Amino acid sequence: MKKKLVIIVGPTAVGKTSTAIEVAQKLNGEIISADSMQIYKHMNIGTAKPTTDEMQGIPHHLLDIIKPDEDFSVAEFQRKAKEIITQITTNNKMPIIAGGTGLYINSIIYNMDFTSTVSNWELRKQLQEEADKYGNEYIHNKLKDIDLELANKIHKNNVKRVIRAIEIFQESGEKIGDFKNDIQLNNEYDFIIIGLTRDREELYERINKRVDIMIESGLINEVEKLIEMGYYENLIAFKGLGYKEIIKYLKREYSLEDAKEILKRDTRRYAKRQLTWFRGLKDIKWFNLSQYTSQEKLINNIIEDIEGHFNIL
RNA sequence: GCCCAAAUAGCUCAGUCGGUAGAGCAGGGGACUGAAAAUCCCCGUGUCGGUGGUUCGAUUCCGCCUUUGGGCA
Repeated sequence: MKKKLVIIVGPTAVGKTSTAIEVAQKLNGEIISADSMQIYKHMNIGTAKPTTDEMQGIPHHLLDIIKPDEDFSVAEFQRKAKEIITQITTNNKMPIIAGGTGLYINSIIYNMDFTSTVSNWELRKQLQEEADKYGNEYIHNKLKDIDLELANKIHKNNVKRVIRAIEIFQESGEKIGDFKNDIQLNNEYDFIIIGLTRDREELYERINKRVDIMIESGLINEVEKLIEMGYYENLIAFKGLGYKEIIKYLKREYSLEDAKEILKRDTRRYAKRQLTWFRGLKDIKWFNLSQYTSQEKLINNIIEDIEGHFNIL
């Protein structure tokens, strides 16, 4: 029998956290965060991580699981999340995945097999150097020698993905998977995807406001503390929104006003990319929060949908 | 009240020696298989302030009007 699974996605600042918590309360559920930044310890304000208070006693998984200088990847997310889903299901509770990282969501709902592929940071670095030295075209041509068809699908300027494709081939002799063509639903789960959205204008207002609140709540201090702890700027964790901009402010590359404006803009763009990603999910059921005047009504509608889905099947 | 300047994309502005226009930013769309809050690709029609005139033709030249700057009273 397939495991039941509720998935809640949506762009940043749409209101995922509180909605997921309320849904969890009604369904006797536990939340699994699918967020590539909230996994880091000591990064709370900038990642808008829920506080213990906000969690309302609902267990949350995959928050604060690694230090900012530790490696993480989708593969690890997938492994951990699947384990946790099994656990929650065994306890007769409802697993609820909530988050904004599209790739993480896909790793659960599609059959993405990471078991045989590996990573080689040394090779990545070397290829990056080659790209810097001889140009993007040079390493793109390298990929063409390996697999012309694949190379044609990846734009030559997308160096990161070109490198990754070469890396996989050199390490495992396999080709990187093709998202579009060998897409296959994971049949371990009987899942329903709830997409949260808002009118664009309103979403952007919320983003702008949230950035102001983050600054007021001490985001700058949070970044300073991380630096004091010895974490430095080229870490992946510091590529997160809110961190990269504040670091530039601290280095006096931006004024505070600039940092805030740029952070707002980048967050808006991120939200847009998230929406693009989620639009592509099959059978996603959208809820436009701008059309709800009462949170209660929204939650009831979502619950109705979830119950309808599981009862019918 | 008088004189001068400006008025063009959501914003800042360029430009058309008269043939209805284009940059940056903002914004929009898309891609995505062990970094994904990352990385990458594509997208510019707007009563050229209003109204008369000159002209085959005006956003461009001329007059008047409106608004906004600046100067003189």
